[in-house]
Amino acid sequence: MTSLENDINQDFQDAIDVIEQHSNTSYYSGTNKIFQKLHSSCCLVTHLPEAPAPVYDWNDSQQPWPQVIPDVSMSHSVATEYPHFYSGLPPQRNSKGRKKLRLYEYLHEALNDPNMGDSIQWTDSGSGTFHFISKNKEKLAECWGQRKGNRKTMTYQKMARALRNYSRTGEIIKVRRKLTYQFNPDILHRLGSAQSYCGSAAADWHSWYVHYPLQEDYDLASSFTSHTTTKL
DNA sequence: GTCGACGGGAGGGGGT
DNA sequence: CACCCCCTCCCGTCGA
Repeated sequence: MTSLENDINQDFQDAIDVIEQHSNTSYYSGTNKIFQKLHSSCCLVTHLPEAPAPVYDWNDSQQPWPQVIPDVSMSHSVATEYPHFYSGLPPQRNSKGRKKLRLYEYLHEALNDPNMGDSIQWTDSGSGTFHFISKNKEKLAECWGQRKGNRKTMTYQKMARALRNYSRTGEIIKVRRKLTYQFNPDILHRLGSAQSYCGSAAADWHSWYVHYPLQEDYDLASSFTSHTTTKL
């Protein structure tokens, strides 16, 4: 155990202590679970949620902590230029046996982190529409790559490719506007039910599934285009 | 013509 | 160990 790891564990323990103090909901019970979450999500808590706590579905997709930051050691440029993306806390690694952080989860974290507003912003939080800031989109992508522990530098080009793959599953669809995407209301609801937009997101359920009743057999990307734009 | 954004498709790595 | 999922990566196309 290195001194760095000791520091990590101390940070985790401190966080757990605070969590327990604030905890009045069931899924905060059990420090082991919290510890696992903190480890497995490869994230560190920047600030602890105040009640009411987000209603994350831990059993399902094992979402990372709602308020988290990229945690791995960053390239000099990113860490220097975007210190608010990272706290002073040391990097973490995924422990085995945990699901990996998914891109849309990371993006949702970023969207709800005011410090990352210079990279990604809600276009319409009610409908789950968001857009990247052209100037800093590459930095966000680099953060994503670092978060995943990629050896090669992640670029917006590649991150956007992964985003476009979500069009097939319907988790995120491409809005026919540059740098703009939209969460599936279902995903949005699960990710951010404690956020202010949750009500309107839930309200969008109907319209979404009216548009996309059979995701498996439906070309979401093209259908969205046809429904939301007058001309391709 | 240039550059950024987008899409196809193959491959890799981790989880089950 | 095999299979599957989720990206990752490269490259070609499109549009401003």
